[in-house]
Amino acid sequence: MSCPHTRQKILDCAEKLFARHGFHGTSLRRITADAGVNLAAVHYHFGSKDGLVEEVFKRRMGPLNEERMSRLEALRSGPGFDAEQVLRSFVEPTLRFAEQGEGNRDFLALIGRALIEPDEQIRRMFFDLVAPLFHLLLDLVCEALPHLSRDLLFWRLHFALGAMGRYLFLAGQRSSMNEAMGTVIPDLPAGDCLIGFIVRGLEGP
Amino acid sequence: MSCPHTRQKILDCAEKLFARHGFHGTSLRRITADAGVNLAAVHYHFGSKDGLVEEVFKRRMGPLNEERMSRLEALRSGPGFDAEQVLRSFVEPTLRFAEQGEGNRDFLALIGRALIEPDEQIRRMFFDLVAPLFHLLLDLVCEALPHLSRDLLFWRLHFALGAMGRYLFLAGQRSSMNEAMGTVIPDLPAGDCLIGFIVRGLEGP
DNA sequence: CTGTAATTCAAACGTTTGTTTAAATCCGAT
DNA sequence: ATCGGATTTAAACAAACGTTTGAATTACAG
Repeated sequence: MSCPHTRQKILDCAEKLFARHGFHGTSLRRITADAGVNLAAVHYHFGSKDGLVEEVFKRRMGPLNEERMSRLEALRSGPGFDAEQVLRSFVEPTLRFAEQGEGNRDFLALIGRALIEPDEQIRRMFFDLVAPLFHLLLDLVCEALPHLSRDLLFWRLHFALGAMGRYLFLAGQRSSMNEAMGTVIPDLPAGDCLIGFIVRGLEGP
Repeated sequence: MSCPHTRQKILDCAEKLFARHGFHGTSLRRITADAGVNLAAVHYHFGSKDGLVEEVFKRRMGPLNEERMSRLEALRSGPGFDAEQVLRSFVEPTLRFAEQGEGNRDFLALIGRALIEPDEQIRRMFFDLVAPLFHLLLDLVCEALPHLSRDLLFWRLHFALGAMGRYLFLAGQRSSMNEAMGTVIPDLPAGDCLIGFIVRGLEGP
């Protein structure tokens, strides 16, 4: 552990390539070549490709989830809250995270990917990582909108996740997409645009 | 072309497996084994794996897009319309499509996948297939909500796509997910729930 | 029945994949 | 300086992949 240089370079390159080309679409040889390290270094430091994937997730998901969790907990301990405050506590740290560096942005595009990951093991690992957060989120939304059933809010919350996932994905792919496709993705809207969309959808009869 | 039996069985199995495990995650050997046909039949009938993917899409996307298109065109030719009518013309055929058989449901989960497909060739092929529809959709939404800028509506429309994609994906994976994960996905909400979410989000200041 | 094209089949092709091995190298403590 | 654990390296591994081949089989028109 004296020289974290190799470890970190592998994680950085893997994160970027996973975000751009998916997990199955990225080979260890490509990762280690980009990182300028030996192929076997992956297995030495992470045990396997799945271990690398897991570490890529945990590295940034840890701090991000902690912040979202603490904001949600603070809300619950507070005097009262509405649905918008709940959603802001979840979405805002995510979007602010995206603005703090290219690495983070790649990582968020990665989350958008993980939401519908085909590989069962990877999806399971991701779900275990976010399940507590999602349950807390659903609980608070139910508390903020007590006149709506939990099943209904379950679905609306997933619609919200889908909308945010689309935002994260397009934001991550924007530069590479604009030059490849004819379609031009306009500038990113402020986070308020996304939050407004979600809140309006979540409330309502 | 006298015996479409093989062709169709390959398409059916490929559709189901692509929906469940993604494109890279599904091998031709698995497809042909499930279909009970020879491995080489894929290349005989479709030329390549990419050719098969393309045909799986076109088979159902053709009729579905035609219906959505004609409903949108009819709306444009009519006396007047609001945003909800525009979105209904797009979403309703999609959801009704999902209720007409397991094959269709698999296909819709597949669309949810294609929206963030890593492979550039496949994503390009899919985008070319839906680009005209998306542009028409955006035009009509702009016309229905003239007080909102096109860029803003571009993003809100993508949020809507993300929400619908999440619905399609979860609907397709529901049975296999409930038994695998601890999380239980409740019964599907009526399409009105999704449409309501989207419309509320799309309108607004 | 015969001959021709369409279709299926088993087998192998060359690549690429994740993974493993064992030797070589580096680095800090004695 | 030297030892020992940590790290890196080149090379090879078996397995799986998409693809190709050429012969075998089927289906159908003359």
